[in-house]
Amino acid sequence: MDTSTNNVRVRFAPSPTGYLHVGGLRTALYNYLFAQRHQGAFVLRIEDTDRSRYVEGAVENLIETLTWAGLEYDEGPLRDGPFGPYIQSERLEIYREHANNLVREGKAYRCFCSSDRLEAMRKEQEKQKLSPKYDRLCLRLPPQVIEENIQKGISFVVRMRVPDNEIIRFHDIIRDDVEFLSDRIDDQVLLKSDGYPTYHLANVIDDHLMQITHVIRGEEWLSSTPKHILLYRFFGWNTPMFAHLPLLLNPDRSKLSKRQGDVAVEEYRAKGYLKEALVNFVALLGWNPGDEREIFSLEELAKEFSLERVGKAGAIFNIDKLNWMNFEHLRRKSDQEVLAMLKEELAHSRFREHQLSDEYLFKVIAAMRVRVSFVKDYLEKSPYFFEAPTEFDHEVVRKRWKRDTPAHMEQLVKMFRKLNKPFPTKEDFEKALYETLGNLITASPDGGLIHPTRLAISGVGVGPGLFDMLYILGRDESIRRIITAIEKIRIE
RNA sequence: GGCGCUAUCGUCUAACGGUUAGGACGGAGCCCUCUCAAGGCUCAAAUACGGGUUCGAUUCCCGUUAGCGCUACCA
Repeated sequence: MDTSTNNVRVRFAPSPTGYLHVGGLRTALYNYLFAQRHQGAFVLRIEDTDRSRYVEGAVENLIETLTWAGLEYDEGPLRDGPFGPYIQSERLEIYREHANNLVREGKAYRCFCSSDRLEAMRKEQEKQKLSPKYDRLCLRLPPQVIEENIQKGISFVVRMRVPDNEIIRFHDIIRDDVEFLSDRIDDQVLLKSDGYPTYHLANVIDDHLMQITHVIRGEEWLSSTPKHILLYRFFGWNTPMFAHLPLLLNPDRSKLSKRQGDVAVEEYRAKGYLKEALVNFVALLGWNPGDEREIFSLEELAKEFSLERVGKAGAIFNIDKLNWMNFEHLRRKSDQEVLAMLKEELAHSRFREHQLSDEYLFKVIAAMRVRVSFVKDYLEKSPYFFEAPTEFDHEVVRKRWKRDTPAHMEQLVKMFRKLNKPFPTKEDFEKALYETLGNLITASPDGGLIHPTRLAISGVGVGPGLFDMLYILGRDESIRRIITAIEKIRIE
């Protein structure tokens, strides 16, 4: 076993099924982090050996999403390295040749069995409560028959010949020593009848040829690892180190899947999750730094990450915590960064026609920062910064808009009109309001004016401090809105 | 069914034989306060079960249970 940790080379080897699964994102991330940490290479390899699952544009999308997440690969499609091509469908000759070598050496054999026979055999085995396993009918075929079959053009697969009665052991970085009895291992198909390799053959050959030192992949591969170990031995190659990651789970603890929420990274991206948050969140699903820090940038993760601190148990994808993380990462963004995102969001919203200066938007950002988890929350939670309210929350009207409120609002407007700047300070508004309040005999001391004013200018009862809102909207707009409110709000 | 993996608050997790079992999200409450947030403080909440080993087990071993994975010419 190769235990060298120098020249670390790892790979992320997804099959292009159309989108990047969040579990895949985590696998890719751990590989990336491990490579970064050891100044090694991170290879992207496309495992497209199942022609029936071909999806148009999937590879491009995968690369795009990986890049979005910040996981740049050192070698792979569109970034050739010394071990390409990195797309398995372009390496068919390599697999065929290796499979033939195995056949020649008696470590694999051709199997002409029809899928009908295989199916019947499995059914029978199931009936007898045996574990389904190829019965090796074709292993005993005389050479002449094999020749004849080939001549006749009968299609065949190549199966590996698993040795009898042997214990296959291997070390896993995360799970320590694991062992399997070879008798339980099926004579796995290595080369399909269409000439394509199966995953097992292709991944072993490629990992060797691409000089992969550490195979970091999902736990679903643990059971087939003994087959891979055997193949390395058949070829006379050293095995890489293995690390099988715990699975990501649905809330019901089954393997994370569609139907129970979003699994595509693209979906989260579309919903407005920050890549920083998503990456940080999945990093912590199975790994922790050993202390109580939780918020990490990709760079910080790369500095801290180690496979030794990866746990063994599956983890449920908890959306609440992801949302919180998005909030934490969003508030760490600079005003400039938020501004850019907010403008982008506005450009695709119903407010797109409005001309809003950067200066104005900076004020909105300052006021809303601690109240938003997503950039789109700026529009959803405070639309009144982008458009005057057209409706007034009934519940708030009922609670805050009393019989004498319109009269009070008139007084307030009068006072605001005396403000000599179009954009008075927060303090100016505050003074004006309290002066108005002082002139009113019936006003209650707290919020007698504040709440109805908030309702008048925003349409709702929640939001930043009233004087911040007035300051942002400015004198004239505030006055306009209050007058409109006086006209439109009817006591129910 | 067989084989394998796993098992600490609802969730993510810390503890690498000795802790009042810690933190975070979520929940509850209090403080702050013009509302909503944010922030501060507090509370509720876990070692699946049964055996060992040991002076002492969350921790090591065995079993049970449960969950998950694999069991394809899919990856």
